[in-house]
Amino acid sequence: MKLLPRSFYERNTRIVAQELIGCILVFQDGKKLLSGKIVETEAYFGLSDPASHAYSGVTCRNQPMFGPAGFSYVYFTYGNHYCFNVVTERESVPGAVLIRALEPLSGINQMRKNRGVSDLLQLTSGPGKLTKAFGISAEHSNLDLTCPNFYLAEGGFEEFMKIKVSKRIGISRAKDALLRFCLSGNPHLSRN
DNA sequence: GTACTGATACTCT
DNA sequence: GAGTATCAGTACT
Repeated sequence: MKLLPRSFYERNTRIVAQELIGCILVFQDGKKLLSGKIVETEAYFGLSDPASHAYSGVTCRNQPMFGPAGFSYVYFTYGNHYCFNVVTERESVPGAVLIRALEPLSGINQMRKNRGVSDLLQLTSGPGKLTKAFGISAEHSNLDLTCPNFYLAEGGFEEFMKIKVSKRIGISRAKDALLRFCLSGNPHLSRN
């Protein structure tokens, strides 16, 4: 598996969000190796995107979005859930891709344990679900995703033709922007 | 199958 | 104090 270099992330957020579909998220926590194929993402820009956390400037929370590309940005929402993002664009230009859903590949038993459910389709089919399945929380924010124990790897090109674009989910501003990408027909999506 | 609701705590105004 | 890039459970069709 080929680790994605920082240059992959230092591009337009929309392109990165689209090309992350089919890539593999790998997370090693001690001896446990967890991985999953990315089947759903959303792009968030900075000052030009009212739905983005970075829209009203840099704050304590969104600071990683303004940092260098290829870092993680994890935030807490709705009192219960974490969401995992990948920072894009060059340093000082805010941008991030929200990972909304995965297809579990390895460490499935560990994910079941973390989630407390056994149904494979329920493990990582949503942004809050996949962080819980992987054990990702605030302490995993602002980490370098080009290091060997927490990274993204290149996926297969055969997925390229099946990528579907739609509106973003769960936001109240700029709802109509077509910035959600997913693998059409994949059963692990958060919605169809 | 869809629709509604409460949980729950963090961030910014 | 208000709003939130969510989820699970319950009620209903």
